[in-house]
Amino acid sequence: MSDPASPLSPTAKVILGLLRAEPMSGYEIKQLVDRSTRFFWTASFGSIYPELKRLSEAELVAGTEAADGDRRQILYELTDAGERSLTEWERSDPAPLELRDEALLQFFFAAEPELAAEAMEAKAIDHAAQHARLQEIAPEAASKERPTPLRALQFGLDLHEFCREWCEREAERLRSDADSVRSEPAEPAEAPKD
Amino acid sequence: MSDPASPLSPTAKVILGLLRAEPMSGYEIKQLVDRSTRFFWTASFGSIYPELKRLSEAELVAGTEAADGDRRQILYELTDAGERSLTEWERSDPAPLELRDEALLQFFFAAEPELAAEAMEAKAIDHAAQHARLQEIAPEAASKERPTPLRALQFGLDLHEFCREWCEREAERLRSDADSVRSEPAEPAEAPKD
DNA sequence: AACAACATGTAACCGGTTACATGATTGA
DNA sequence: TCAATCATGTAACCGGTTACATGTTGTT
Repeated sequence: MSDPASPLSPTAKVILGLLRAEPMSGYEIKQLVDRSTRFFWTASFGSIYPELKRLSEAELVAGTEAADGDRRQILYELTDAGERSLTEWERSDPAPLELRDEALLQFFFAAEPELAAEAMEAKAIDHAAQHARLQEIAPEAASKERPTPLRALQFGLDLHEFCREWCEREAERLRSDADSVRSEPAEPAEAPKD
Repeated sequence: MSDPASPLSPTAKVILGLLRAEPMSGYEIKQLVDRSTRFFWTASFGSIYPELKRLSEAELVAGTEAADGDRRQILYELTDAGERSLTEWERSDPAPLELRDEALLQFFFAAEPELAAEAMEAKAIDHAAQHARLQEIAPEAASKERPTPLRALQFGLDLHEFCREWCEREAERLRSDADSVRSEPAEPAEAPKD
């Protein structure tokens, strides 16, 4: 009902995408996001449950109470309209990549090489940590029938490795520059001015 | 006044950082953000002006109406408390890198190799475009006394080049896989089943 | 008995963008 | 004189997170 093609919210995109594979509850969606798209597309309970209700009202998904012997839960499945909406989004131009990189901002503003090196080292540690978390979920991605979840994960692994190496090289460069500055013009009394 | 060390908002971080170099108006801050930190740290007028007011009330910046022969504008400068607050943030652990990558989500969900390849191609185009925008602002970054703005820009250039190449390779792989599938088992009548 | 995990949902808050409103100045 | 740019600011909206509230089920 309502308006036929209001644009999908960020959370709607990941919900519909995951539901195409199989019906799921909100709780399962959250768990799956955390083990799959999390590193480039997050979603919290506080966004998933209300969005499921909206999608249900828009009839892009249909929820049925699964009151089997199991716990109470609502299993949502994609409707035909939901499938069409998902496909339409998939064929549309993607929004440009967005970054929010606090370590890089600290680096940008660093007043001394020492601080710049520290920012790069902190950033390298973050990339290493994110790489490790991706490694953990690799087995699950590899078990899927479709290849793209694993390839997306591989992109993440390669990306974080690239970033980690860049930052480590930069930190080393800054450290060695600082060393040579410290040892060369020891007495700046009559040091050459360039 | 108020509480002595409430954490800085994202917009506050970039404002204080930029003001350390020289006093500026909100308008100039916005322009400078667009020509420097934009690719990893955005800020809009709607966030800058209110934040300047808050920072002013917290006495981390001090604004003076510059009513010279010029246009009316408010020049903000960093106070000592602002400088301390900025330095404290710079030495703190950075928040992890955050990504929101719609093209990768489309790729992740792609039902066919054709769609996956299209997603990678769209992503490659985005990275090329962002790379080109960074190239444009390179001269300004190179003119700064401190080296880190140019190095941060170089990180951006290298990052987008890495991503563009990754996506192009992936798209080519998907296209050539599709070709071999199309030409090999032409008549699937008695084709070998694995 | 108590705790972890399952499961749904809401409320308060945060912090951003876009669009709007206003008006001065500069240059074509 | 008309448009672009300079310059500040607000309001409406969007969409997220965190914390809270509630209750069940399975495990130790």
